[in-house]
Amino acid sequence: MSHASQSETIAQLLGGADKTYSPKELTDRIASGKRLRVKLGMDPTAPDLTLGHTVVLGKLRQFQDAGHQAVLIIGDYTAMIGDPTGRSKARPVLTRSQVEANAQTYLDQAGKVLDLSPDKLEVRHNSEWLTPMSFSDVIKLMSQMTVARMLERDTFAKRQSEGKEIYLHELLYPLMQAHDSVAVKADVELGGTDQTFNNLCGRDLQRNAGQPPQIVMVMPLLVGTDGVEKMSKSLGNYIAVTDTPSDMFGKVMRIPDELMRSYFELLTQTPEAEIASLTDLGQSNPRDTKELLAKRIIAQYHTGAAADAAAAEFRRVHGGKGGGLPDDIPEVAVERATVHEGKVSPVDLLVDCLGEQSRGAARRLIKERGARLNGEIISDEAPIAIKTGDVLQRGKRKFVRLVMPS
RNA sequence: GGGCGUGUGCCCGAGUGGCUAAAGGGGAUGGGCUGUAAACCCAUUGGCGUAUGCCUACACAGGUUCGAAUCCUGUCGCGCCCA
Repeated sequence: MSHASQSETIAQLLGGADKTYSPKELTDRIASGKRLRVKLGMDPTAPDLTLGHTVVLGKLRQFQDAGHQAVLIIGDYTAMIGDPTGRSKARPVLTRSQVEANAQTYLDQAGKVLDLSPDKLEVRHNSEWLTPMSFSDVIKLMSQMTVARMLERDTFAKRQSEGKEIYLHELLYPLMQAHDSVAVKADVELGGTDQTFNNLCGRDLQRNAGQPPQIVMVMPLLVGTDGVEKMSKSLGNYIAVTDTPSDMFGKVMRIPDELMRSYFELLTQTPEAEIASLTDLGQSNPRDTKELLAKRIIAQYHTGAAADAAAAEFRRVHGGKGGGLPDDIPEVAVERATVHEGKVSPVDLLVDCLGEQSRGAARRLIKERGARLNGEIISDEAPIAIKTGDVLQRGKRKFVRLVMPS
């Protein structure tokens, strides 16, 4: 590799990170010509990856493309124990088979971003080295960290000051993760900014173990579709990599305008100059910009054609005055018992076929003029005539095609 | 082990005896508007064949009262302090 292109590569690898500890160490280690072992850990606690995960996966991919070795750690051990406090609710304790299933799914989904070829990706499970540890091994691990230092960690400090509980085993988490770095002899560890402390712990443990401390690179957290919290499954503000093109499109269109820039930066390959002009209100219409963003994201996980189709569908259904129908409308069988001489009470229909929570909710919906049959507002609760093929609609985005009982 | 607190609807959080199905906020849903499912504005947000009615609900179990989320007792959970 020529000197010029090497410094270019280094610049690219350093780019986009929120912080790198430290850039110089990374530069030096790359310059040494070593093929770096770049570690990324993921706990398979939920079945799907979100676009939030792809930010750091994308960075790992860059290292792969630069010829380095990606080491993906599946946190099957920590996932099985389960974090009882998490953010707010207890996480369900996962069984071995659930964890394995999730891990496989993760791997499949990560493949949309990573290069899965065996010479470029090493997949390890941390149960491999955590399971055989004895209690004295654990004590040895714990003796490498002080309470004060551990409590510095912002999430612990915050909970402490808010009078919220901190379980002892939670204090072990950073150590377990740090130990992973020792076990795989990581040169670099990637993570989100919320992982900073854990990742830096890895440096300490490696130093104690006589290894060169890993370089820590933390990526910005992707803000979720609500525009406030980080994207996460449990907060419901996520876009999953497995979402259909239609869902992805709708969800991207729903993000607050202010989020467009960071989404372009973290989720697409769009050059900075283009992002600047796209997000300049004087030059671009935000709606069109958002549409472009949605298309680019979808193209990465589906196809360009699917992205275009999703855009067209969205315009047809929601654009202008709306009124168009989506491409795929699920069919729902009408309950025979509710039909009398071809007519049915709209309240029953909404509850049975559109999943309204209660009859009261269905009545409210009618009162609010949010229920339609074939585009016509259902204005009262009087029985209405229906036939197979009729489209029942709730609000602007929920559609169902009715099938009469035979 | 002891003392003092605390436990409210999806979440946060008011509420110390009737006017409380329970303020306010968030979220969610519907509508308006629009450049989109952005922003902003309005409305709705326990259930019931629709009712000046009934049922369920303020950790749980009892009790006091004509009447309790509100008072008392016990249980459980959580927090802080002391040991």
